[in-house]
Amino acid sequence: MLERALQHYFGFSSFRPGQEEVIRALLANEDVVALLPTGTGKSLCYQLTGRLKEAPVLIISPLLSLMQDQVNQMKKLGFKRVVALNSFLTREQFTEVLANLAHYDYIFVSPEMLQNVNIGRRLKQLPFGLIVVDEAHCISEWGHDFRPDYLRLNTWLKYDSRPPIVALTATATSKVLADIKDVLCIKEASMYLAPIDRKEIRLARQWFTTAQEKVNWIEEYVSTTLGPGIIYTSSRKKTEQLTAQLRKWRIKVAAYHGGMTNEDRQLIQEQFLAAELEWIVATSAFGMGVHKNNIRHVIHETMSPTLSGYMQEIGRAARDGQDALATVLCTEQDKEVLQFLHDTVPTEEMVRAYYAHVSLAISDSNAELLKYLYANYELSQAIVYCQTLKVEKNKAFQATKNYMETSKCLRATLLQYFEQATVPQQACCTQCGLNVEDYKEVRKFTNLSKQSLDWALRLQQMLLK
DNA sequence: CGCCCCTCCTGTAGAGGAGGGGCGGTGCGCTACT
Repeated sequence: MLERALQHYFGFSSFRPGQEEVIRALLANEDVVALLPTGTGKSLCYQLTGRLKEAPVLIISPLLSLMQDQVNQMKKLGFKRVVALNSFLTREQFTEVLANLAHYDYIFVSPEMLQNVNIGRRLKQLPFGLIVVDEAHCISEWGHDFRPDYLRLNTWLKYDSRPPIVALTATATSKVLADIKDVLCIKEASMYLAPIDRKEIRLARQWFTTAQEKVNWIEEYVSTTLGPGIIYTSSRKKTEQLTAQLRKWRIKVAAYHGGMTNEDRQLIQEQFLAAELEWIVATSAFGMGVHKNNIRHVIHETMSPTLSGYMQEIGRAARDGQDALATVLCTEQDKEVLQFLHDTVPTEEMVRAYYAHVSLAISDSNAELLKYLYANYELSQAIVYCQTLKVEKNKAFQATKNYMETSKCLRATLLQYFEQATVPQQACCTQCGLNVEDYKEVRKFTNLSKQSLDWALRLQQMLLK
């Protein structure tokens, strides 16, 4: 019966792992937390459930671009009454949509939008059959600092006629899963936890003494290796610098970071998907909602601050199931940088000053969190909150450091953080005898033999110096 | 950590060096200005 619906609406004859279980639980009006690997068709879970329940669906999504993308995809699939209620709409369009909310089967919003009292109230009046929290790890990863409106979902979701909720994510530690259930007021949840190991992604780690050596290594790697690939760095500036350097080698490469305009970001993403760009040099802003299945390399010029983040970023490779390489480049100095990027929790002094209305220089993200704490907690509770947060962040950072330093299997170390075991495999990682060269496809220059290619590259290198 | 920006200093005019200090990454929706 479910399969017939699947065939009817999507033209597929069978479900992917997890989909059917999630949909069945939702049809039985259970709340669901689903940890499904990327590329397993998470969106089908709510699209089909909505159809079968014949009730509208509310989808809470972290990014405007992601909403836009989903809306377009659904329209292509033949879903017509779909809308993203966000600031991309003009004032007139917004008013129009708001006046006709009952017309839509699928409504996408950001957590911030729900905090608008008028809109939040209007949405609660709709007879939703399902509420979806897409990329639900954002609750835990972003809610506690720079997007506290994720935590405020807690209040919004407390209403009598609340329909079942499904939280969807591809990455989650037990702490993240606990945060998700807590914030979404889910007491009894059906949990679907798929294994998160991606065997086809080979793990490599490489140590250097200076940052310059890393840059040289990347130049050598990218100029001789066929993409597509992503290079993650720790700052906007570095993405620009590295991009400029790689362009000297006539590599089709572009930078991507949060400081660029939406138009530029969208264009670069599209060019990468269309293979007009071979490599992207990016900050952590790049990746969510990028559906490119043949990414062969993910290089971390600087390690991600958390292993959850690292897992997300390398997980963008090898969606086609073919081999890919994920390489992290390390120097001793990186550990300091990472700690800074990670450790942004307000100090007790800052909390006290904020509660006493004493003005104090604080970062924007700290200001957001303090505002949230002030509205919801007593001073002493707020101090404890920040202390706990700091301890947790520190734990996460220690795990990252351990990944950089360990002499054990990288895959086992990574999966241990997610409390999952790994099955031993050949050429698993550089600690288990992986020969990186076996997984690189050499860039082929037409009209050039291997020998003349070497000469051409050497000559180019000399001229550039 | 390493970088970049700002200020101060010199010695009477202008630029450049030293040294202190702050910042680096993820995004939504507004609002008040050009």
